[in-house]
Amino acid sequence: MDAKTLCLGVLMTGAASGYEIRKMFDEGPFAHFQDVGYGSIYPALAKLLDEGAVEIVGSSGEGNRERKVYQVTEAGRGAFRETLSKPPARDKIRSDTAFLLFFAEFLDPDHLRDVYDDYLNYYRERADVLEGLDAEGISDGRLFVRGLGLSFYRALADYMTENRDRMLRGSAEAAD
Amino acid sequence: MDAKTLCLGVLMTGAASGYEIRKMFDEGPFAHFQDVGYGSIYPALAKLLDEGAVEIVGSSGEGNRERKVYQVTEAGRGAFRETLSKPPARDKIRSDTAFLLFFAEFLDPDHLRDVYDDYLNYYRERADVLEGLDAEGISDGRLFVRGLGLSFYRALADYMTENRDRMLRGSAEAAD
DNA sequence: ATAACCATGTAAATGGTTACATGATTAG
DNA sequence: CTAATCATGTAACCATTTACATGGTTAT
Repeated sequence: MDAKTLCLGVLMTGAASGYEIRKMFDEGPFAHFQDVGYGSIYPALAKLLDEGAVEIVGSSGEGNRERKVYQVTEAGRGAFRETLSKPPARDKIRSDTAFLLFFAEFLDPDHLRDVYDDYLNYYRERADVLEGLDAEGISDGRLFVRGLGLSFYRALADYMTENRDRMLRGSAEAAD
Repeated sequence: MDAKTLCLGVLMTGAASGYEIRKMFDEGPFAHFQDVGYGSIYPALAKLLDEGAVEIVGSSGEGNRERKVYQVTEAGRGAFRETLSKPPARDKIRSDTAFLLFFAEFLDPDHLRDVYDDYLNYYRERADVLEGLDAEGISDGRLFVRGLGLSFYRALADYMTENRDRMLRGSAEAAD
């Protein structure tokens, strides 16, 4: 999914600034299955504005540093529906940590433990954050995706908890 | 992880041609957490050869269409260990399907059902393929990563099976 | 015969990441 | 007063993806 569609999607849930859009992919409801940086968002927003898919509904601040709030237009809504009607691309998953763990035998035991625990804690934390997001009154789709992410994070965290001792034997201070 | 390291990693498990390396990321033991295409593999292999990290140990065929079998050199082994000693980048997960499902309310019910079932079947199939890969006598790391992928696929497939009816109500012929 | 698969490689296009540039406001 | 966070944007860089080019072998 390109940055333009991603921005459009966020704006379908309500007006927002570029900065707020980023937040949605960093900590918000999109955080566990998509990612975009500022370097993609601002040019995407400029293009969408150019195409008439979004409009600026409010701004504050002055000069070239003003905060701009974008809202999707009727044309933008149509374009978004059009994009969604096409079959989505396959999931892309890139886990450098899994690749590294594949070669556990070549690693220094201490480094292995650090990487392992960091990864485990990361997914535990992600699960907690997602669980903390309010689930009241959100749409079916949004609720579904929240649950999907939760199952995924929990499955990884549980598996890693169960297999920790086996993977880290040989490592100094394998216990917490 | 760049294409060079990925190729080096595969070659750590045994000599292979560019074509065979691709297969490992398409159907083999690396398939569920990394991806590289021919367009990345062949240039990466050329660079590794240039650096002396790999060498050609056998070839068949003639002219510019010969099959080349690469093997990692001692220098390549060192470079690979060096790379593994650095903390890995965070997992990158991009699911256009999850993004689409987030907006289920905007979708045509038939299209939603098609996308949903395609996604569910894809992960069921992935789980079956991984389960079918021989687990006898493989290294701890490899076994761990296989299990990790399996938990992940199963968690997704189970969640999607459980929530199918709720998500597809309103869709014509929601039952199989 | 014909399709599928084996097999390698290059070049253009696409698109994302990182670094840079700038500066206000808020919390400790 | 200092760090963090809010806030927008550009440009260089980097990497992957896709299309193209080529042609042999194996199975139906």
